[in-house]
Formats: sequence, structure tokens, C-alpha cells
Amino acid sequence: MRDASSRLLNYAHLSGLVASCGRGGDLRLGAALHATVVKHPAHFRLCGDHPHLRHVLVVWNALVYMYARCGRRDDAGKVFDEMRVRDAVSWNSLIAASSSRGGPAAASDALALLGRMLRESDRRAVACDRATFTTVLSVCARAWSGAGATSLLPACRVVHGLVVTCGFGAEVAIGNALVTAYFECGSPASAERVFHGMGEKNVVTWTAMISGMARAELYKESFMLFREMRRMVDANSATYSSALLACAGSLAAREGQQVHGLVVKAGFEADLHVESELMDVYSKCGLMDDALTVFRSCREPDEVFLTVILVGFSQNGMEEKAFELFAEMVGAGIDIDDNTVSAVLGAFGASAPFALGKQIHALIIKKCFGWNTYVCNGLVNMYSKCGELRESVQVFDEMPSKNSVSWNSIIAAFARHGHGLEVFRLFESMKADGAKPTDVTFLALLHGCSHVGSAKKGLEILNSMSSQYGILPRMEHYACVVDMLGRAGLLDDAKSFIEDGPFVDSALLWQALMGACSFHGNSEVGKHAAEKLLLLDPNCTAAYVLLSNIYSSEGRWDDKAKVMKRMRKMGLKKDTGKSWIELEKEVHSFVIRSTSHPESAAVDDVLHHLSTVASDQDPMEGTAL
DNA sequence: CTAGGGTTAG
Repeated sequence: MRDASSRLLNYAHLSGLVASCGRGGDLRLGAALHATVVKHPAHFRLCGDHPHLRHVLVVWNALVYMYARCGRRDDAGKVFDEMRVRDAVSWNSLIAASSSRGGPAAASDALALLGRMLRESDRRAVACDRATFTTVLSVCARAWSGAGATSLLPACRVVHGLVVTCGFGAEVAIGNALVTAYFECGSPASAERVFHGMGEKNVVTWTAMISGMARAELYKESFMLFREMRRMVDANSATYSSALLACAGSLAAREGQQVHGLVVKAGFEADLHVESELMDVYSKCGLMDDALTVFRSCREPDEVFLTVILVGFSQNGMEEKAFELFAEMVGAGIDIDDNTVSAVLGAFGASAPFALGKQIHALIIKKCFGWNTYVCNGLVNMYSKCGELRESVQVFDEMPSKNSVSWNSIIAAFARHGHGLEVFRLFESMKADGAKPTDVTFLALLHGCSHVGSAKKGLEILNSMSSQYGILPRMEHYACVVDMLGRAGLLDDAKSFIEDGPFVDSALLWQALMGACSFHGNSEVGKHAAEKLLLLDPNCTAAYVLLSNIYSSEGRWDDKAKVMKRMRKMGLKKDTGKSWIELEKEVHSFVIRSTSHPESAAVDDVLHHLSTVASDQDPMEGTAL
């Protein structure tokens, strides 16, 4: 052990270690190994006369790769610049590092490097290989981030041209990368053209097409490709996952079940990707029993899988289940991430367990998820739904970056709490902040108008939607307007708004009007609305109930009985209204005239006692305060 | 080179 080098790992060990730091994202260890290289320049000099030049080059390439994988474009570039000898792997690793630039900048960086590589290859004989092109294309594909998607299309076309020029036009892997990149850049047509031009296609090719079409919401195409593919090559779990993505997107329950059958037959039912996608299909289609069967059959759920079922619960009216499962997961120490937290926050609404909400917020702070916009938006909503407007505002003010949903959420929060004027101030701030109003923004604004009773302002808003903001109002917006007119007591105006409008299916609107009529006790318009609604939707329980209420208030008991009979004939039952209160982390719910609560006798005693006290002279007498 | 998840209105 005379010199330092004999204590060192050998070249092969070192490059392997550096590369694995890259794969694992261990920048600390990777940089420490880099320091070792720097400290022993004699051993790592990249010169033609070095006895182990090949091995030394591999070490340097590994360093570039390591920095690239750790998201350090600049450090990768510095290492690369110091290298006197380079090969295709050096270039490819540096190109891969461009993706950390993010957005369109990543693509232009990768293109610039590719250009440099092509120019220098004439002199130094470093030729591009197939990895060069798949790397550039995957950078272009990943650089996509919503808005900049179309601007990357030219970059893809340039690379496509170079692929052909450089003689890689027949490579399957490169064709696959082109297909993927074109889909990501928002051009399914170009992807399809590449696909049809490919002489050789493998599972990856087909899967890229199936998932690309599904993501582009071209579900028919996706299904057709899946069917066609099964005659050509064997599907793998990625293929099934992609086919299920199309089922989930198009709410195709039957197709989902069929693919489920194929999944079982092919033996992929224990694949987490497939299982998560299956649950997603079932819960989006409202088949929670089937989703739960998949859920229970899963042996090793991960955080994605759990996020899917949480969303399924909250979108199918099983919010309590979502809270329960989330608490169980956290209690069991299962890994959760920011997506899981956003999902559970989305369950707040129908019920709003404030104590749990605060605990989740604490967890978010502990886990450092506060940088995530989805998470913060979820908190804003959670607090406002729990009745804590101030907390909601505080989260909103302190969140690191806001998007349209953030603004929609805070506007809705103020609308929900009846602060109509604040709603419009926030709308102005939203625009000043550069956030684009969306259709939901206008729902929240109209909701705000209802609360201040400003029907005029509301109608202005409705008109400005399409004329100023280019957003077409949906039925929900019109329903909001009817609700607004109705709340303001302008029931006849609301009625003519519906009847004069060009609405194809106005059920939602009559329902809104009906609600307003029962609030104002206007039986005239109310009856009209209910009858209109029953014509459009004979299964609408609420319409029968309203009619029957109107008849009883008028003492027309025969008519009331007729309505109730009509309702029963349709096989309908009135929903029971419940009230609930949360005590000591437990939700107690009560139904009128029901003794279903285990302690209803004790509750009755206390109520009886309180009403006795209330009728006494001094209302405070006898209370233990 | 291909596959899974999150927030907003009612």
C-alpha cells in the first residue's frame, strides 16, 4: 500500500458506484466520489497515452451521467467541458442532463447539444448512436408542461428529420421514441404517421400508441389499436394498463370488465399499475363494489394505489371511508406523498371533520408538502369547508405559487361564507395576478352574486363570460343564475329566463327554480316548476316532495296523497335528511323521530330537561356553567 | 422506446 491509488477502488468499481449514485439520485455520495477523481489527477487524466484510457473515460462518463440523473445540468456540463476525450456516451449523458432545465428550455438545450455533436462528429469521429436520438426525443417529450406543449412540436420535427438523415429511420426503439414524443407534443396525427411508416413494430410501439391515444382522449382509436394489436404481438402489463386508461377516460365500464378478464387470463392481476388502473376504471364508473374487490385483493398497496381508492371513495359519497383509510395508513406508517394528501383533502365537503383537517395540515408541515400547489389548494378548500375562512385565507396568502384553481378556491370560499363583495375584489386580483379565469371561476362568482342578492351583477357576469373571456356557459352556470334570481325573490323572472332560453335539457334549471320556490313559499311558480321537472325527469324525488309539501300547505290532502302515490309507483323513496355533530373524533348522526342513535334515550332526557329549563323564568337557572 | 394517482362549483 505505498501509493494512494492502491487504496482506491479500481476503475470499474468506481464507475459502477458513480453510476449507481446517479440511478439512486445520491448526489452527496456521487459528489464525494467526484472529489476522489479530482484529488488524483494522474490516475484520471484523459489523454491518448493513458494506459487505461478506456476505463478512465468510463469513469468520466459516469460522472456526467450521475450529475444528469441528479438534475444538475450545470455540473454535468462542467465535467463534460473538462474532458479532452469524449465518446457518444459522454454526449448522450450530457444531453440527458438538459431535461433538468425544464420546459421548452430543456428541448432547446438538447437540440443545441445535438447540433454541436453532429458538427464535431465530422472532425473527431464521434458519431451519434441510437441512444442519442432516443435521449433527445425523450427530453423533448418530457419538456412538455401543459402550455408549452405545441411549441415543442417543431423541435420534434427537427429531430425526426435528423433521425432519417443519419440513417436511423428503421430503428424500432427510435420509432417508438418518436411516437411518444409526438403524442406528448400534442400531435396524435404525427404519431400515427410515424406508426404507420414503421416496418417493424413491437409491444412497446403498440403500447405507446394505445396510451397516447387514450391521453389525447381519442378513446375509439385507442380501443381499436388494442384490438388490432392482440392479433400481432403479446400484450404485457403496460399494454393492459394503457387499455384500462382508455376505459377510465371514457367511463367504459363494460370494456373495463372485458380488459379485467384478459388481465386475469394473462396473469397480470397482481401488477400494481394494472390494479390501480382497474380501481380507477371501476370507481370512475361508480362501481365501488368492484373497486373494493380489487382494493382488498391487493397484497402490497403503495401510495399511488391508495391515492386512487381515496379519490374513488370521495367521488362516490364515501368520504368517511376515505378519512378512515387515510388515518389507518398514516397510523401504520405506510408511505404517503403529496398526491395522497391532496386526495384526502378532496374528501372534505359533505362532512368536514375539522380535527382531522388540522392533523392533516400538521402532517403536511412535517412532511414538507407545503410547496405543492395541489396540496395548498386542498388546504384552502378544507378550511373553508370546515367553516374556518381565516385559516383558508392564511394558507392562500402564504402558498408559494398560485394557479387558477387556487384563486377559484379562495373565491368559492368567500362566496360560501356569504362575502359577496370580497368575491369581486378577489376576481380582480386574480386577473391582475395573471391567472386565467376558468368556467369554475364563474360558477363561484355567480354563487357570490346569489349571496349578495345582486341579480343584475350576476346577469352581467353571465354575459361577460363568452363575450369577454371566451368561455361558453354550461348548464351549471345557467342553474346558478336561476338560483340567484330565485334567491332574490324574482321567481317570475327566473321562470321566463328558463322558458325564453335556448335550453335543450332544462331539468337542472327547473330544479334550481323549485328550490327557490320552496324557500320563498311560492306555490304558484313552484307547482309549475315541479310539473315541468317531472315531465323531464319522472324519477326526481325532490319534485314529488315539493309538490306534496305545496299541497299540504294548501290543505289539498287528496292531491298530496296522489303525488305520494305517483312517487311510490316510480319506485322512489324520499331521502332522509340527517343532522350530525362531531364529538371526540366521532361523528354522531340523527334522523328526525328516529331512535337509531345508541344513546337516543339519554339525549331525549337532556332535551326534555333543557326545554323545561327554557320555559323557566331565568333561562340560566339549573344549568351547570 | 411503453403502463398507475392529486386540488376548484353544486
